[in-house]
Amino acid sequence: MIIIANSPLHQIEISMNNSVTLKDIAKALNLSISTISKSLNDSYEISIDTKQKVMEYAQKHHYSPNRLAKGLKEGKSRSIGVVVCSLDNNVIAQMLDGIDTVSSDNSYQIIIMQSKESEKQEAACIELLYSGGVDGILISPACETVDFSYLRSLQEAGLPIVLFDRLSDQINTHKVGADNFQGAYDATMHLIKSGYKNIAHLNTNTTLSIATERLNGYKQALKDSGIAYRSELLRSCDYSDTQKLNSDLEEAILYFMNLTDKPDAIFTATDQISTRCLTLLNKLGYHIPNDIALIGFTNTDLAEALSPALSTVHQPAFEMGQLAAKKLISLIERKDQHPEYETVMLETYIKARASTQSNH
Amino acid sequence: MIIIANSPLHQIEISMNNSVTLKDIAKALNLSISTISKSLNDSYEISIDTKQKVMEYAQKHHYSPNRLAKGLKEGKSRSIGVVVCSLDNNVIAQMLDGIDTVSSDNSYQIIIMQSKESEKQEAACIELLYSGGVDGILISPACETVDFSYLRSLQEAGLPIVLFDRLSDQINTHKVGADNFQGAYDATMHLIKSGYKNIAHLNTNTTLSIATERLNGYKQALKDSGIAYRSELLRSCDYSDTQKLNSDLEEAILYFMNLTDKPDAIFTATDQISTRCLTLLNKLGYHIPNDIALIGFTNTDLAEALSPALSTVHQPAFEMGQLAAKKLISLIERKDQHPEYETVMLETYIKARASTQSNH
DNA sequence: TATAAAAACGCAAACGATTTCGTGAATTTT
DNA sequence: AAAATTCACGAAATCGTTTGCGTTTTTATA
Repeated sequence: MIIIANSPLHQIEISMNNSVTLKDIAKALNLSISTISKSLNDSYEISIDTKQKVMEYAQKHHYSPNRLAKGLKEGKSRSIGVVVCSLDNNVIAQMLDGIDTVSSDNSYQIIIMQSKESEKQEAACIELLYSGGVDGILISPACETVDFSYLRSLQEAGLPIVLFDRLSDQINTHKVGADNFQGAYDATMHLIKSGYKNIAHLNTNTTLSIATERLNGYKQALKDSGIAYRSELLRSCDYSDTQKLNSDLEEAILYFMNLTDKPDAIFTATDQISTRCLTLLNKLGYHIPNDIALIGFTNTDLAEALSPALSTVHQPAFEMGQLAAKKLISLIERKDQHPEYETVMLETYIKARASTQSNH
Repeated sequence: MIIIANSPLHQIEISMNNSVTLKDIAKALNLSISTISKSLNDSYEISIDTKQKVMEYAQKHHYSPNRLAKGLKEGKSRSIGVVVCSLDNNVIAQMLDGIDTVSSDNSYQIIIMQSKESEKQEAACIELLYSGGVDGILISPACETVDFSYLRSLQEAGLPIVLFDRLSDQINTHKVGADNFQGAYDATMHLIKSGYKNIAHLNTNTTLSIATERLNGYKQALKDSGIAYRSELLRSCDYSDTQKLNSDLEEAILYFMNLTDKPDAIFTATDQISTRCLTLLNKLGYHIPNDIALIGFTNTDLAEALSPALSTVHQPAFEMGQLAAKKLISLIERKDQHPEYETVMLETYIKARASTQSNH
């Protein structure tokens, strides 16, 4: 339902985009366009007197250079395209925040687009951004994406690209991610040191770097602790939509709990899986951590307010965004002519809380 | 700490923004630029043969029109500026999601900027967006903002503007918000019907519409239930930063709980206040809802996983974003010549959970 | 006092696209 | 067969900037 309250109507003057241009100032001050431009750009060619007059007039009339024209002329738009799978996700929001901070500081605008995990839509986003004249692209690929050739061709055409969060070997460029292997390793180790032996792992059914890295970290921790990896303790959930994820998760949990040698702890690989898993375990009547412990990747600051407080692997999302943006801008501005591409992995850290502290 | 792994270095060819232009195609096909342009725009002036040739060549060479040039020429950029206080907030993320959905469907790009609750920074954002040639602006004003004259002057200059979430009377345009009064009224009524009598209210110390509307809803519910409003049961917290908010909240809670006639329930006005209040009450050792019940505005889908499950007033954030974007686009495209500005308030709804179900 | 050198400014091209108008050639009409 | 259309295309202006270079005026140098 919609409640509508009409405000008193009021005719606005239709005076399309009246923004004042160089030409206007030139006419008003009886000077040439180039003189105005040079004045505003503080050129040595212009006398102080003239500059002052121009500046004054410009300020008084709210002159601001047309970015489109400027961008067209300079072949730059001072804007950065950002492609993420979704906006509605706390980790991503934090990354975007970091990206925006650095971009704003360097007077770049960011244009954000969502791939919604679709390879096709992602390609459409990239296409749009490219034709929109962005100076570079920051991308965290959709989980569907397997073909990076389009991105590569744009790169070869001179477009700076930086990958963040979700990385791929299919393209050679700067990459900024979290140290997912170590994070997963630490989480699993934390469980082991807390006395858990049968540790299950819930992951996504994707080929994303973050998925395999976390799986590998989990396996390595088991190995280093002399615990045999059991494939029945690994379940991969569909990430296509929330419904499917939920049902897959519920199925996985029931599967785990009905194993003869059932797990005493679960390590979950992503933000969504972690929080939903906790919700589901509660709903199904399992007691955390006594029936089963839980630790997972997530950045929500509600972790400690959850029932029970959730142990988490925290990713430096904001910092990832910042660093990725910095890398991209340096690429755009070619601070180094022949960049040696780097892959940077920022450290994660464990926040141990009640969900991994049973009294056994 | 940073872990750096160098990837095998690989020289990329420096071929600055090689994007193919009309001129390139014209040269290659030995035709004029205008013929190319008309062909691609499917003009009747061009023969089918020529069109076909041009199309083919364009596709083969990944031609895509330069948005800057097009925008400059047309005086439009097919982009929308969005100004919010912060990206890292679940309600806002949902609104942005809604905005993006509609914008994408209408092939508009969105440029998102953060005001960080600062009036100055907000003005800078608007300025940047305007000079960037956006076709319109969607804005949820910073809580600091009191002066809307700049925005008004842009509007008078012909820039379409739509307010969302946080509304203001200082500017006459389309506005899309939640029905905060009713939401607050319902929340308070829910508490009263659940048997609570001494209901406190925690709000922000701002002049935001959402703050006063929610306060008024709270007061009205008390009035309608024959409960006297007691000013000592209203505390306003500083919203400037998380630290301050937390300390203000803790102070407020302790103040409440030490009143001789202390409250048996709290109604919190914003997402942040609600979740932090729950965290703090737990931390301070109060039992929810037996010591004190809690209901608050927030959209987090973790509400039911909290300890205890939190009763909430849910805002249709996604829909607000959608509607606001629709309104803006219709304004941009002037579907109606003389718009009658509307204020639309979308319904909220109560999700009653454990935090308001004590056994008294 | 010539002459060279600054200083201050304007002209015009360029960025890439759209669009109006003009111009031949092909086609149709009388 | 002459006239009138229609067709297919090109030239050039335009959007708002920036910038190299030319031009004029003033100032400094020999």
